[in-house]
Amino acid sequence: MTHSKSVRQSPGKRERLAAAAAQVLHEQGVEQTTIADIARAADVPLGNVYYYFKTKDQLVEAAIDAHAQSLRSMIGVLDELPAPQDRLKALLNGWVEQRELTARHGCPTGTMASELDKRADGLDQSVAKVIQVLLDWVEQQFQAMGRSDSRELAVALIAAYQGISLLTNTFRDPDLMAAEGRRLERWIDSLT
Amino acid sequence: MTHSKSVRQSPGKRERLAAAAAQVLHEQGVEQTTIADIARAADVPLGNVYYYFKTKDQLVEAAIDAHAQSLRSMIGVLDELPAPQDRLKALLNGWVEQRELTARHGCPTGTMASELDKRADGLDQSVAKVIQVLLDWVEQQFQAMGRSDSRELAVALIAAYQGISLLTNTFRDPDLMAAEGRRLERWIDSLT
Amino acid sequence: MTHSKSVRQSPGKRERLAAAAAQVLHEQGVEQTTIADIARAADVPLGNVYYYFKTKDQLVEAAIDAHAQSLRSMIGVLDELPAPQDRLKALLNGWVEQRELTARHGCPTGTMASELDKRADGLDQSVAKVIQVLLDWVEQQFQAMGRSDSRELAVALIAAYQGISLLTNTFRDPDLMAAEGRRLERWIDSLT
Amino acid sequence: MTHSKSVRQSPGKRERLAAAAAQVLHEQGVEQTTIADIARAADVPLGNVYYYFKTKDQLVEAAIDAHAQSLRSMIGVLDELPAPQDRLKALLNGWVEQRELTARHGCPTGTMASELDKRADGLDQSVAKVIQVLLDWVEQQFQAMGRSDSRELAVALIAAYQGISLLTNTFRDPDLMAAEGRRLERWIDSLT
DNA sequence: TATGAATGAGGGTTCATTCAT
DNA sequence: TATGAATGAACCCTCATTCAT
Repeated sequence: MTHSKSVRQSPGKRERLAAAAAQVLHEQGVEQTTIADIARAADVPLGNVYYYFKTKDQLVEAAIDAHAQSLRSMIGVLDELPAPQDRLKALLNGWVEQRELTARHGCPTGTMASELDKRADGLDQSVAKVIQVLLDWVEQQFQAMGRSDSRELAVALIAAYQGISLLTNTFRDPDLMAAEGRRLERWIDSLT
Repeated sequence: MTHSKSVRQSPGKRERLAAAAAQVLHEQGVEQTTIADIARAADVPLGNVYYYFKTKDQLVEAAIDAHAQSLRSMIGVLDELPAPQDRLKALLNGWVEQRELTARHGCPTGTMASELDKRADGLDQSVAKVIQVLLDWVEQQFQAMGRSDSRELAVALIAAYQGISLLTNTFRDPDLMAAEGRRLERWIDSLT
Repeated sequence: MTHSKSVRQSPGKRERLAAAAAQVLHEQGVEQTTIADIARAADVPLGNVYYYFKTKDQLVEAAIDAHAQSLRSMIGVLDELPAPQDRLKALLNGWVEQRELTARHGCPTGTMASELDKRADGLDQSVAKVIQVLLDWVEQQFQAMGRSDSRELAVALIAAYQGISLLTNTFRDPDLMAAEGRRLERWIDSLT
Repeated sequence: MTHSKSVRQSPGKRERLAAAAAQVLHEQGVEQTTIADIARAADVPLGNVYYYFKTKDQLVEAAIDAHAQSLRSMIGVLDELPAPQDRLKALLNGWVEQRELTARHGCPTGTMASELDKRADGLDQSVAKVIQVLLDWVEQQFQAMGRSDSRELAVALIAAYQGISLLTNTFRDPDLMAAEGRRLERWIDSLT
C-alpha cells in the first residue's frame, strides 16, 4: 500500500518480497525460514529487505495478507456462479486441484495458524481473520441453501478441509484430498 | 520401553524428560522450545539431559513416543467397550473433554505433524506413524460396523478431528470442538 | 561562513542541516543519532544530506561550528557591558537561564567533548577549540579585573560550569545550576 | 553475588568480566565498545560472556557497580583520617594522582553519566546513585567542619572535580587537574 | 552419572554510505 | 541538485552441543 505511488523503485519489489515470503514461509515454515531465505527467493539483497519490512514479523504479516488477497480473489470468482451448492463444490474443486502442493507443504493458512499460535505476537490473530473470512463466506452459501444450521455446517466444512490437508501433508498422499473432496461433494448434495 | 534394562540410573529421569518434552513441546512448539526449557520443566540439570538424549531431535522423538504411548493406552480402554459405535463415540468424547487444552495449544499430534513436516529430519515420519495407528484403529471400528468404505470413513473422522482442533485452537473457542463432537456423533449414528 | 559564495542552492539548507544536527546531537548524543534523524529534523531527504556533508563526521563538525557561532555571538553581546565583572555575571546568568535544557541534556559543548574524546577522529579537537575560545575570553575578563592568576580562575570558572552542568543533568535538577550560579556570583564579587 | 558459591567455574570470571568492562568502557565509551571488546579484554570467549551477563546493559551495570565498589573502598580509607578537612584533602589528592588517566579518558563516573543520560534505559540512574554516594559523603565532611551550607559546598566540590576532569580530558593536560587541586585545597582551608 | 560452564555458528537488525536517475 | 532505494559490514544475542570435572 504505502509505496504504491513511488515509481523510482524497482517496480513491485515490495510485492515480490511479500510473494516470496508467502511461498517460502509455506514451504519451510516461519521458524525455519530466515530473512536471507526470503531475500534470496525474491532476489533482493538482504539489507534491502529492511527498507520494505522493518521486522521479520512484518514480512510474515505481508505473507498472510498475500494469502488473504488470493482468498478474496478466489471468492470473487466463485461468487460468479449462480447456485450456492455450485459455489461450494467449486471451492472443493480448487482444494482438490491443489492437492499436490498440499501434500508437500500442507494448507498455507492452516500450517501458519498452527505455527503462529505458539508465538506471543499478534500474528495468530491475523491468520485467524483470514480463516474467518472463508468461514463467513461458506456460511453464507449454506444459508442461501436454506440451512438454519449454516454456521455449524460451515465450521464442519472448513474443519474437514483443514484436517484432510493435514493428513494429506503428513502422509504425503494427494489421493487423500481427492477422496475426501468427493465425499464432501456428496455430502453437500445431500444437504439440499 | 526403551532402556528398560538399565535399572541403575536415577529412576524415571528419562521418563520425566520425555514427559516434560511432550508437554512443553505441545505448549510452545518444537522450534520455540529450547533444551533448557525442557530441562527446567523436568527439573533436570541442562548438561544432564545429554546423558539421556544425544540431540534435541531425540527428545522430540521421545515426546512423540510418549504421545504414542498414551494413544495406545487410550485405545486399550476403548477396546473394552463391546460395540464399535460406542468405541468411536467414546473416542469423540475424549476429544471433547480435552477441548480447553486444545483451544490453548491444538492437538498435540496434529500440531507436531504440521511443524515437523517443515523439517528435513525423519521426525515427521514418527508422527505419521502415531496418526496411522489411530487411523487403523478407527478403520477397524467402521469395518466392525459393516462398512465397506471403512478406510475413507476413518480418514474423514480423523480429518474432522484434526481440522476442528485447528479451528478450536485458532479461534480459541472450545465450543467449536463441542459442537463438532455432537455433529460427528450424529453422523456415526447415521452410518449404522 | 562556509559556502557563502554558492547562492544557487536551496537557501539555507546547509544551515538548516547544521542547526538540526546541533540540536539533535545535543539531545540524543552523537552515537545515538542517525543521519536519518538529522535529515528528518531538518526536513531534508536523507540522500540529499550527502550533497552537503560527505560524512557523519562532517555533520558533527558543522554542529560544533554552530555552537561556536552562537558562543561568538553571545560573547559579542557580553562585550557590550562596560565592567568585566558584569560581563562574567551576565555569562553566569545565561547559564542559569538555560538550566532546564541543561537538566534535560547537559551542556551542549561539554557532553560533546566528553563523547567525542572516545573516538579516533579529530573532532575532539574541534570541540576543544570552542571551549578554548570561551576560556580565553573569561581569562581576559579576570585579567581586566587585575587578577594575575586570571588563567587559573578562568579554568576554575569553566570547570565549575561544566561540572554543575553534568550534575544538573545527572540528577535532572535545574536548581543545582541555579544555586551554583548564585555561589559563583558571590565568588566573582569576592575577587575584586 | 549470584555465582559466588560455585567453585567449578574459572574463579572470578564474572569479576574479570566486570573489571574488563569497567576499564574498556571507560577507555572507549559505552557506545564505542562492543561485547567482543570486553570479551577480548577479559580473555573470555564471546559466547561465554552471555552466561554471566544476559545483555550488554547488564555488563554496563556491572561496570558501574565496580566503580561504586572502588568508591566505597576509597571512602573507607579516607574515613580513617581524623579530621574532615584532611579527609577532603586526601580525596583531592587521589583525584590529582589520577590525573594522567583522567587526561586520557576523563572521570570514569562522569563520562558514563554524560553518555548514559542520552539513553532510554535506567542505567543513568545507576550512575547517578554512585555520584550521590560521593556527594553525601562530602556533605558529611563539610557538616563535620561545622558548615551549615554543607550541601551546597559538596555540590560545588564535586562539580569542580567533574568539570576539571572534563577540561583535563578535553585538553589532555594533566596539569589542569593539578592546579585546580591546589586551588581547591586552599579553598577548603579557607572554609574552616 | 551429574553438572555448571564453554563454545561457536548463525540469525535478526541497524545504519553509514553509495547508487541511479 | 534532489531523491528514494540499495548495499554490506557490524553488532547483539540465542542456543544446540560439548567439555571438564
